[in-house]
Amino acid sequence: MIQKTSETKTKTISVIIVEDFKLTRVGLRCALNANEDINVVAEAEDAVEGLKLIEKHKPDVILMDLGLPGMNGIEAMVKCKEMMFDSKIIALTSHDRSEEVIAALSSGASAYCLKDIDPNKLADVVRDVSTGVCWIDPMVAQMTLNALPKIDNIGFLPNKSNTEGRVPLTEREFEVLKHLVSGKSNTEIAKELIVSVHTAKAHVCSILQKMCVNDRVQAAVKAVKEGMV
Amino acid sequence: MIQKTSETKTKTISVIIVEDFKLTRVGLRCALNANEDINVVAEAEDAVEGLKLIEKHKPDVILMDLGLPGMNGIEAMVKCKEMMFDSKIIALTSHDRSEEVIAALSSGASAYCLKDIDPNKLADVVRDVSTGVCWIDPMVAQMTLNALPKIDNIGFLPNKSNTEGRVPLTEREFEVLKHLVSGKSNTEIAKELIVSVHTAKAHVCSILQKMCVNDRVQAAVKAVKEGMV
DNA sequence: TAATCCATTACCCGATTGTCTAATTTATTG
DNA sequence: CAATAAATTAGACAATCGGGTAATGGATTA
Repeated sequence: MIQKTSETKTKTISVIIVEDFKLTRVGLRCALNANEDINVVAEAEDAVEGLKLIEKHKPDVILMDLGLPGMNGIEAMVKCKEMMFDSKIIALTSHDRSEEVIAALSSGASAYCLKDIDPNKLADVVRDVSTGVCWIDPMVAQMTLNALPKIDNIGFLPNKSNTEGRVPLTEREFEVLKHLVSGKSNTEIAKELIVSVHTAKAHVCSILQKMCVNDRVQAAVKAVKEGMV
Repeated sequence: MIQKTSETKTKTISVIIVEDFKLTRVGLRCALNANEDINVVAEAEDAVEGLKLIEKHKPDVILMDLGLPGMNGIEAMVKCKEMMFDSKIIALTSHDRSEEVIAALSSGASAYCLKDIDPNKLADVVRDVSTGVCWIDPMVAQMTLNALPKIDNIGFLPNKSNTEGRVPLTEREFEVLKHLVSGKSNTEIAKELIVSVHTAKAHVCSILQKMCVNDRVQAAVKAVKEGMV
C-alpha cells in the first residue's frame, strides 16, 4: 500500500452533507469522520434544511446530492452560491448524464463524484476541493472536458498541422458535415441545403476522402473529437 | 502531518516529461521518482522529441509544458491525441491566462497544474489523472468552471429524465457501441465479437432504442460527446 | 416454479449508403 | 484568356442499414 504524502492544512475541514438517503448519509459521515482532519458538522435530508444548516455553519465543503426530493441539488447550489460564502461544493450523485454534470459544475460545484467512489478517495477529494481544486470523476471527466468551448486553433497554433497533411474542407462541405454529425441522412441534408440528393452525396463523398475515413460514422466521430463542429 | 490514505493501484505509473527548462525537468523527475509507484520513463526538451518518445513508450501520463519552443504544448497535445493512446496529459505551466487554460483542457489535457504546485501534490495528481480524473489547479479552477456552458436550470428535472428516461446499456451492448463508434460496420462488429451479423444487428438495434437515437451516427456522436467510450 | 432479461440466430424488405462515371455552371486565379 | 477549383446534377449498382417478427437457451429473480 502506497501512502499519499501531500501535506494538508492542519486546520480541520468542516463538512455538511445534504443527501436524502439515510443510509448513504450515514456512510458518508462515517467515511469522512474517520479522517481526523475532516469534521462533518451537520447533515440534511433535503435542500431546504440543507440551506439553513449551510447558512448557520458556513462549512468549508458541502457534499450535495443532486437527486433530492423537492428542490433539487442544482437549484440548491445556485441558492447556496448566492449566499456569498466561499464554501466549496462537491456534487455527489449516481447519475452520469452529460447535462446534469455540466449543469452542476456550471452552477457552483467544484467537484463531481459518482457515488461508487472509494471512501478514502472521497476524503482526498474533500481535502483537494477545500483548497479550491476542481476535481471530476473519471466516469464523467471526458464529457466535461468536451463541453469546454473549443478554442480557434488557427492563430493560436503555428500553421503546421492545419495546412499541411490535412486537406481542408470547403465551406459547403462544412455545412454538410454539421448536418452529418447531427445524424441527418443524405436525403435530409439535401432537403436542408435545398439541393438534390446527388449533391449531398457528392459532398459527403469528398468529405470522407478529405477526412481520410471510410464512412460517415467515422467522419462524425472524428469531427466531434477534433472539435470541428 | 496527515497522510493520505487512498489505495493506489500496485502497478507503477509510467510518466514522460516534456519541458524545455532543464532545471525544471530535473526537479520534476526527482519529485516524481521519489514515489515508488511512479516511474519517469523519458524526458524531452521539445515537442517533436516528446512526441517520438510518447509514441515509443506509450506512457500512462504525460507532463506537458505549454510554453515550448517551436511547436507549442497545445499543438503537441492535439497531435498526441491523434495517436489514439489513452495516455493522460497534465498541462503544466506558470501561466494562468484563461484562453490558455481552456485551450489546453479542450485540446486533450486532463489536468492543469501551475508550476508552483507542491511536488508531493503533483504526485497525487499524477495518480489521480492516471485513473481518468480531471484535476484543475485552484488558481484556474474557477475560470475553467465559468467557461462551461450554462445550463438553463429552470425546467431541469433530474427525477424524470434520469430514472425513467434512461435505460442502461448491457455490457455486451457497450462492447458493440465501442466498435460502432470506431466506425465498424455490423459485419465487422460481428466478426470482432465472433457472433453472427444478425446478433450484431440486434445489439445495434437495441442500442439505438435505449439511447433514443435514430441511427448509428447519432449513437456514435452521443457516445463520444457524453464520454461513454 | 414462473417470470424476466439477456444473448443469440434467422429471414424479409424497403430505404440508405458509398462509389463510379460524366456533365454543366460559376468563380477565382495565373 | 485559359486553367483550376467548387458546386451542382444525374444514373446505376452492390453493399449495408434499420425495422419487424420470432424462436431458442441460459441466467437471474420473484
